[in-house]
Amino acid sequence: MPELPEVDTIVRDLRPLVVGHRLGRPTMRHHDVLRGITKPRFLAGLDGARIARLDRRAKHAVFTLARHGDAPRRLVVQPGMTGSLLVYDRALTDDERRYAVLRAPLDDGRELVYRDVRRIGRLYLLDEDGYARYDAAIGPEPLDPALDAAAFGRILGGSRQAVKKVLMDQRKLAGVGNIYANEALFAAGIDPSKPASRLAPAAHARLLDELRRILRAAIASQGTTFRDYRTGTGERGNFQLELFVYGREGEPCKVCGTRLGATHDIDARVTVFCHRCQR
DNA sequence: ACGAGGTCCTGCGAGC
DNA sequence: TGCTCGCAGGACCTCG
Repeated sequence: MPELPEVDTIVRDLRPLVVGHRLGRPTMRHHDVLRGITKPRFLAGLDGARIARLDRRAKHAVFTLARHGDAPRRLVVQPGMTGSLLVYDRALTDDERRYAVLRAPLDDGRELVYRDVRRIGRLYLLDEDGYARYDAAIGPEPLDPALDAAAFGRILGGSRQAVKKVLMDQRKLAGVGNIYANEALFAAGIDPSKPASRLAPAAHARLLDELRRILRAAIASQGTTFRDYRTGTGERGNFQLELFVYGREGEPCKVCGTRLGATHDIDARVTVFCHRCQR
């Protein structure tokens, strides 16, 4: 389930493979992943465009597309839960074709594919105004040094919602999903259900430090693979081996041995936590 | 303005 | 064995 570290890995892997290349005539098997644009307009917008840049914003991959005579456009890929971006230098197998939502040939015979089994993912093609609005609607990047403890504290202090829900709110903070919210709160020793505004400033600082440490470690491990997530080169991530709480409900806490608890009470997502370590 | 809850999708695993 | 059912989840939408 791609969050910030997973999308960062995908973008880093793919960048040297696609930037500078031109897209040929793309095809789509499922256009229910599109929002705000019809399939013909979407496909026409990609056809013949050169990939000028590939970046990450929050949990999304952003292709900057340039075409002679056109203003630049952005292809925003939100992988959702089961989406992945891959480059093939061979024919696709039947299984690969079945789940390939978007296929775009590259100018050297390779193929850029957006694969998504459950199609919770979304694709957007935005002009510069649309991209500016999209970008403005998303909160600051947690790894941006400009986000200091005071600014992070203001984000948390402004909400009475459970601190875990605030961490995962993309309008307030970019890129953190269920896995890393669970892990950061455990590492910082904070009860996930505690209202964000009731945390002390020291807890804000600790949470930001732990969140950053975990996101960096997950990036270094190429992300967390439970089932579907693959890097830009089709490999599994390795951070699932380093998780302390996510996916470990009922197992002993790696720090104190207490049986880990779980709840669905926060944002209808699984929250796994240690009663003893997180207060 | 903010928060709660429903919706989209399909594969998989639990349970009968 | 074969079926049904519920769950997983990010972002968006509606309603209060």
